[in-house]
Amino acid sequence: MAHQTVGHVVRPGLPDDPRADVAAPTPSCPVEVTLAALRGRWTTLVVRELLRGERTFTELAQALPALSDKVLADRLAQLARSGVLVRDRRPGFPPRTSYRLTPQGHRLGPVLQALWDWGAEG
Amino acid sequence: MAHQTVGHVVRPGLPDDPRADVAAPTPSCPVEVTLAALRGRWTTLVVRELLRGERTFTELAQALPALSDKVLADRLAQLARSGVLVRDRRPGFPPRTSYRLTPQGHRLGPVLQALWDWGAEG
DNA sequence: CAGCATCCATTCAGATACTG
DNA sequence: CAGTATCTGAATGGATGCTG
Repeated sequence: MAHQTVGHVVRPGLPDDPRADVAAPTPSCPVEVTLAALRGRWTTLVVRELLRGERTFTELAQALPALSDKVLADRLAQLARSGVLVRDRRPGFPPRTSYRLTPQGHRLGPVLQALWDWGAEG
Repeated sequence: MAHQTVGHVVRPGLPDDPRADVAAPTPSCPVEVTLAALRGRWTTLVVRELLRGERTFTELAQALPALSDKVLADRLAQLARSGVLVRDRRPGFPPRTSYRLTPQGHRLGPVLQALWDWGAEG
């Protein structure tokens, strides 16, 4: 009977954290934080490209030819806001902006792997 | 130099599978499969409730009071289609339907844990 | 009890055109 | 090159009312 916090019922497979009990999809829930970072079409594919290394806007557009400029810009801004990647604007002309994952962004690797594993087996 | 398949470049953190190279968000990508199963507001919270055990429609509605009947029914249908849970309609009156996770549904535990972990640390 | 049908507001993706 | 602005259509979420 050790390992069981007094006054708690067992919650199989879930962290012993008050945020595991939220009754609504609040932004403070860690699961929501991650899903918000990955939300939207194309997002995981952009992250996948950057897991392979630094990329410019054009390189990302070439790797994902069916992705429009607008949505790519949207996704990059979203991922930057989430702390997943950083912009690196190079001065001069023509302008070059490259994108690379932050340490936090690299830690999405295991998350994508978990998503992959479930979908690959089922 | 062992461990490296001939003719492949290294893809850090990504499976050595052709589906890891898709150029668009196709339904055949395992990551998309999982994200499709978890898509939509409230979905992960419904799964969380069922990770704790079998629940009826009403019990789920009580655990998530801000979730409308329509969306709850939508989510349950979506999760059933994805093979995450099974409906158990009890005959007689009043009707009772309970929901429980399939083995596959239980395997979402580690996926939610990975999402949690990233969002909790960052 | 466990839902489905209908309607409405909001969000989202994509297309097109334009710019520092 | 690397975006922004604007518009349109599709998908989504939520409210309300009805039914086997």
